[in-house]
Amino acid sequence: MAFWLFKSEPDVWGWDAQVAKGEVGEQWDGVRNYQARNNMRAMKLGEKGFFYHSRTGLEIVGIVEVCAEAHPDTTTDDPRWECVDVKALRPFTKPVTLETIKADPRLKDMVLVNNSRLSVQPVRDDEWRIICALGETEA
DNA sequence: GCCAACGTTGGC
DNA sequence: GCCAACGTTGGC
Repeated sequence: MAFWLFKSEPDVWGWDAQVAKGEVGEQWDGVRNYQARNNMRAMKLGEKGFFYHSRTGLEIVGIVEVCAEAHPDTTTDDPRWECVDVKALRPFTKPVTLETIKADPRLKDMVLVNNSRLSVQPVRDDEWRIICALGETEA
């Protein structure tokens, strides 16, 4: 059971938009980066990921669950690009800011800190537990 | 809004 | 196959 992190600019696609899609969820489209795509290809049904607001917000606001494994991205005809579907699972009681993550030595290896440009990234089990605790939600 | 870091493209 | 040019991302 792997854990992930999805980044989105809230002005384009934010947590509220994700929640509005309910149980059906929505495809995580628009990814045009091989590393990010490969991460999505590796995702299994039911795996969980953090939902992070980039650019404005700079914080993890909730948890999403993969509700469909990788399939072609319908927003392009280019067969290279695939994406998964995710649905909102629960919000954090307290959003966890990038500042908090950077300040925590236990989280210094996070991709979020070291490769800020990767929009879909893996999260280690220990990182997952620490951030869930900081966000005051169950892991 | 700026710009550094990074990924991709395309000419050679 | 190299690498300069270009475009995009995202923190600040």
